[in-house]
Amino acid sequence: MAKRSKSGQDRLDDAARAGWLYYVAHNNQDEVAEKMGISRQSAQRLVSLAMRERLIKVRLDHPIAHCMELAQQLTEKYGLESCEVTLSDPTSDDPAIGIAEVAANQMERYFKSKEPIVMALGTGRELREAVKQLTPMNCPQHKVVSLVGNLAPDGSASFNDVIMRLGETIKAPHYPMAVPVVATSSKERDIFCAQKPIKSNIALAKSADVAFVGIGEINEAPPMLTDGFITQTELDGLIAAGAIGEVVGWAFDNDGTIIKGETNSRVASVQLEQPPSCHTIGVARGNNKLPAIQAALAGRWITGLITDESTATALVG
Amino acid sequence: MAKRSKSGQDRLDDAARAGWLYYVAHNNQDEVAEKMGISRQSAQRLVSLAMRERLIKVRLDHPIAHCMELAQQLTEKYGLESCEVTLSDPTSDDPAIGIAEVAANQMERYFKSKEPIVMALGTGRELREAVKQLTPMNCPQHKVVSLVGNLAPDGSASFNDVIMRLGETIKAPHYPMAVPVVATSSKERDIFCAQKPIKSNIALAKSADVAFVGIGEINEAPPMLTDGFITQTELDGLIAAGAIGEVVGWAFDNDGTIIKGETNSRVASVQLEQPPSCHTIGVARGNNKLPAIQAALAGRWITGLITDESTATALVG
DNA sequence: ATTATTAACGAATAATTGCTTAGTCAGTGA
DNA sequence: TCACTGACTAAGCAATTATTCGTTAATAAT
Repeated sequence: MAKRSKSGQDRLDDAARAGWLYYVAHNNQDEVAEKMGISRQSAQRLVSLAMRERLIKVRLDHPIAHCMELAQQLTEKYGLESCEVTLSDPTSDDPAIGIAEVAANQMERYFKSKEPIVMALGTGRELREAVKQLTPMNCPQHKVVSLVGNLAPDGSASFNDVIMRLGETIKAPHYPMAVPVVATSSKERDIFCAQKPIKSNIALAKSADVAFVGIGEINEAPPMLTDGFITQTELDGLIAAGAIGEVVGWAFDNDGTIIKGETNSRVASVQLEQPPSCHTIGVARGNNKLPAIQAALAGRWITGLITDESTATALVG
Repeated sequence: MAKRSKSGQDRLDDAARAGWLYYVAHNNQDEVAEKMGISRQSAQRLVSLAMRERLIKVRLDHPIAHCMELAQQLTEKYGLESCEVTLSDPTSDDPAIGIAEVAANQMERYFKSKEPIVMALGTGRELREAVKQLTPMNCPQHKVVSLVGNLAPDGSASFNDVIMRLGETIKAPHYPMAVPVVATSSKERDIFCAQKPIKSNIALAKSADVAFVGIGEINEAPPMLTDGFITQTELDGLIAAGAIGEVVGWAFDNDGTIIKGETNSRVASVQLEQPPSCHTIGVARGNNKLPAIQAALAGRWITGLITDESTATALVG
């Protein structure tokens, strides 16, 4: 082409032509160049210009597309490191449907690593379901450690067996914490945590590479209460103090600020850090958990989120 | 990922995710693979699956897009080697607007070739305009030759000066034909064409690598008549014989079949071949030329077309 | 008129993508 | 049980695409 200078419009026209030939007609850049009588580099520049100038619109015709967009918006809005949004199944009331599979997938991904990693686990039915989904594998190089006690209020150890099951499923050393979730007093908690094995468990948990945690709602009838973690009196106190949700037993208010006193002064779980010292992935969905999830995000207690489409939609709004 | 076998739906979901990450979020395949926890090969397969399954829709937001589609449809419908459709300018009546620039561009493309080429030129205001648009350049390696005579009915040589101007613009040897467009008799035509220089001109034209030709309409008041190429009587005869259009003086009917007798027995232009022996690009637009263009395409007198959006729209319909 | 600045280009080079091969592993059915 | 199937990964080559760099032409600013 002669060196007659072209207007920007002409250049955009050319870009549009090149973009059409490339993206719509599936020519490669050599063919585009040949058909337009320009060098391949010029064709490449035009093609990339067409993309830069948003002449080319790409869209994905699949329900997943909406989930991906929601995930991206959540990632940006809350500065997350990772976010995955699954399709909501409106025909099911299962609170773990969908997100458990995703959480299991992400766990397996970590376990497939050659490098030994330490994975910490919190509470929640979703996590329990996720662990159930896991494919058995052989990962003696990894360690899985609980962030919360496994002693039920009655003293039995059957309570939080998720760590045991996980460890057995992937044949990795596992470290449950032989303490109650909430001690009867601050002093008792300190005594528990001062024990050698518990101390080393806590140290291991604090060195974790990744953590998966459930997010619990605190309202009239939370799982915390029905599972017997806390008493009705304790719940009333938390609600009075503004508690809206909890992660590994630590209750926080609407802003994500940890509640002072109440059960928080007796929680035996590993103390969370803000921001978390390791990638901490929250796994939760559902309208009843919405305020709790929002607060956990606002308080930056989690750096990743696995949720479903309807919950994500509410969160970005 | 575990070896739990996945349903086709799940696989499409994955393909959609991969496609979204790749095409919408502009990750490369390594990043897609990392984010989905799969190998790059799997990511590649999913991305290409998403494209194959038409999950990814690409569209071009630019007026040109429509022109490109029209060009493709014309290419397929008439088996063309090349086709270019420009935007119609509804505010202008200039019959050469747009297509002259495109024709000039395509000519320049040929001239930029290192290899010596022979370009043949037909008649038409569009071609004249195109040549005017050409940027001067230095191409002594090429040759430009006329397909039609340059003698006006009054014997002056000023008539078809397009070849002269072209040759001068690009500094290439040029070969006008010193004969009238239509001889007064078949015998006169034969005498003209038997002349040494004319014979070699014709031979040169027949060896051309590419030809640009106008397409003339034959109706009540064609340029052929107003320019004095033919008389009213001759025109009446052509119309009576079913002539609808012409290329380099050769009149044809609706099907593109060359008219027997009439002026065709006296045309001094280089005889066209069917299909053309070289890439022959028709340059024409406008409603009044529509039947002529259609006939030229039907008769396969041209292997390429340069036209505008509204003409192309009518041609594909 | 002459000199900076900008824009565009081709050539070379780097990065990415497409594709093939070989090997592994789990589920399947004889 | 055992070959068979299918899907995967790793490796690596070939093809394609993106970027960088030095040059040149056009444009703007002295």
